[in-house]
Amino acid sequence: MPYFASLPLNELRHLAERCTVRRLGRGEALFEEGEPCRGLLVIADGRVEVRQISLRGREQVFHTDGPGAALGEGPLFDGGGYIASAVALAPTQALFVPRAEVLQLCQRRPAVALAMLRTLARRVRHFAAIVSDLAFRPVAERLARHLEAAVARPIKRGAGIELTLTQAQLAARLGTVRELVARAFSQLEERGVISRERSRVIIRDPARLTALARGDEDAW
Amino acid sequence: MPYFASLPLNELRHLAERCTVRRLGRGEALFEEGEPCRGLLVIADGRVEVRQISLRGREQVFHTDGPGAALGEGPLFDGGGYIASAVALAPTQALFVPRAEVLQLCQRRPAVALAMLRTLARRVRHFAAIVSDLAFRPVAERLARHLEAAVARPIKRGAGIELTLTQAQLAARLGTVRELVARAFSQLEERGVISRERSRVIIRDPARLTALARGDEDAW
DNA sequence: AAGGCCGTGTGACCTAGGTCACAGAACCGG
DNA sequence: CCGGTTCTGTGACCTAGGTCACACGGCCTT
Repeated sequence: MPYFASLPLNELRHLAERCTVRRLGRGEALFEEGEPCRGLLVIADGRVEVRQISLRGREQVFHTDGPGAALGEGPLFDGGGYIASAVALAPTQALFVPRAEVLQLCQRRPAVALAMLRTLARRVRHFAAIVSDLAFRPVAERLARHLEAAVARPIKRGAGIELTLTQAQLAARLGTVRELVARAFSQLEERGVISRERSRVIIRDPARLTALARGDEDAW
Repeated sequence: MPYFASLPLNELRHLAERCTVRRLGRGEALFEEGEPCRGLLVIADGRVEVRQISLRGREQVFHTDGPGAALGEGPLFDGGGYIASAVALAPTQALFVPRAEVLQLCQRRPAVALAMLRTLARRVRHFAAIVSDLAFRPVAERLARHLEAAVARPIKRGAGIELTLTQAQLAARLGTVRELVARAFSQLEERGVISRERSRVIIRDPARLTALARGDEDAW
């Protein structure tokens, strides 16, 4: 766990004494948007999706995190309520570290504070990327970006991606609806950028894929 | 300046020796998206707009900051390039603090690290709000939100807002185009939520304004 | 094997958002 | 006070994105 990796044994022991464990089944919520934040949650095992739901019922996924990640640094440090809801995608165990404990630790151990600054910084970057996707890119390009990010580097012709998400889940990540994801897939396929068989996507034209992911509209 | 408010005089002196000053005229860039980040910028005076521009030429403003604010914490801590470009809206002076200096300070003075955690946390919250605006809200509601945020609390009938931005600038903040902002204004006016005279907006129906800002579509 | 429940593909439609063009108002510098 | 630039309002369009409905194919359970 990156935040606490730098700590000596006695600190860790101290910390462990003050943590509690929470176990969640698939679909259960770790916290809900708006709820006050009493501490930091560290995922020990499983997978959690952080997302908002609009009054109209649309869902926007902000990020998903697995073992080692922490959730809720935002509200922890600015004192507000949770920004979004977190639900388990699979059976999950999470450690709860009380707020005061985290704050003291940041005082006492600068390395911890720096580690948190780093992840918060990454989160800012990630959010900025979502904003520019939503503001600037058509959904087919967002899909291209997603595929490009999912494929192993270096990207070469014929490389395959195993889809782990349903189209509905993908849609919530891309900020759109299921049907448009289906059409975007067809579009990429028609133009020869990818091909598909069952839940596997094959990259046919890596150069064009990266161009589209960059937002280069000439690549169509 | 909140980050360094806690520092004793000798630390401040030490810091001051290592800072450099940058002066910018209106429209000049403090940094550009993608550029590597060598330190923290603290606005001493003026006003700076942080934004991205798409290949198609659309602009999305992430935030604007005035005296006392710092820019570039994101790239500073995660080591990447600048996430967006920053341009001066007015003649501006900014202090440049070299990266190593900031990092050492965070190690030495936990209060500095905590202050930065707080502002980074706020930034995350702010970005999340932009994402949900773009993903969920029609532009008239985004405008309602903007007005609601700009008016003095408690919001009462007849309260006035002096518009400091042109509609084009507003559009870039709301993630849309000038014409739609103009129409959104007319829409709010027709429905009796606001009225306008020159660059002044008067709140006619505060309850409805907040309802719209919340995204309650029944309020139309 | 049959029935159910996903997940997927697609056609028909609707609507918000965006583009283009232009006219009038406000504003500014000489 | 004039001539320009900048800002604003609006009508006519176009298009991406979103909704609805429905059919098809798996896959799991009974």
